[in-house]
Amino acid sequence: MSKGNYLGEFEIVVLSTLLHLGENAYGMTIRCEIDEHTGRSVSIGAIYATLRRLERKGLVVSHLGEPTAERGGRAKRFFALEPAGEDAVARSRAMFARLWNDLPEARG
Amino acid sequence: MSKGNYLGEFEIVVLSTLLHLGENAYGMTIRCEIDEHTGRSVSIGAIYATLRRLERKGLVVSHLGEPTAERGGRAKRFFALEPAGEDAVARSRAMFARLWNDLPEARG
DNA sequence: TATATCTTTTACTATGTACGAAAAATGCCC
DNA sequence: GGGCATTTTTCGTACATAGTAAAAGATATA
Repeated sequence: MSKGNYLGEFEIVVLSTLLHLGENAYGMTIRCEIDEHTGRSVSIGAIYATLRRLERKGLVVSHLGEPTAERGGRAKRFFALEPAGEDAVARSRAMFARLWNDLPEARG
Repeated sequence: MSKGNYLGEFEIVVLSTLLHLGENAYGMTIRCEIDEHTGRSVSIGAIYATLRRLERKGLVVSHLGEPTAERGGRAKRFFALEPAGEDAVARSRAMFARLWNDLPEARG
């Protein structure tokens, strides 16, 4: 873990999205949820690159699902938060809360 | 402004800190305020690099102060938010609010 | 077999984060 | 006035994150 391990901005977004999705969180649904929730449409490669990084850090785990013989398509890789991942989001969230709580409302 | 111009995590921290400091915001006080406010101690070089980037983006302006003949030391460079900078913070803040508002409290 | 569909993986580039040391500018003291 | 301590900024470099476009894997159906 070395010294200053803070999450990047998009890492926070992805982790928070995993919190929302719970069960079937995989590349496509994550991407979709981010788009709907934040209006941010990002390429699928960016999602996977970030997920892989988060997994290397131990904040997320993934497993390949059964090759669902539905309509064609490759087996999905599902992602879930590790406890360390939940902690990391909570820390970032708390930090921004400290930074923002005593400022006037954002008009977003 | 191109397409997806989102602030990096530390950029948000720095801009928010400028909001707190108002008047005499320069390298050292910014660094100090970040440390006190978030418990994050970062090198002075990181602060300046980020400030310079934010200035290139037009989110911040700076001017050299009078070489305050107080105790020795170089003229300070003061930083202040541009309207675009305030907007950028507000947008980031609103985005995280949307992501976090319907999640259970963080225990930070 | 070919083709369409849904998904992941790869390769590459651009941008952001971070540190340590060097440089500038000033005041103080011998 | 020559050095030294002090306060601040700038520079050079290394590494981490963010992002895209295109290729590849795996299955179903014509």
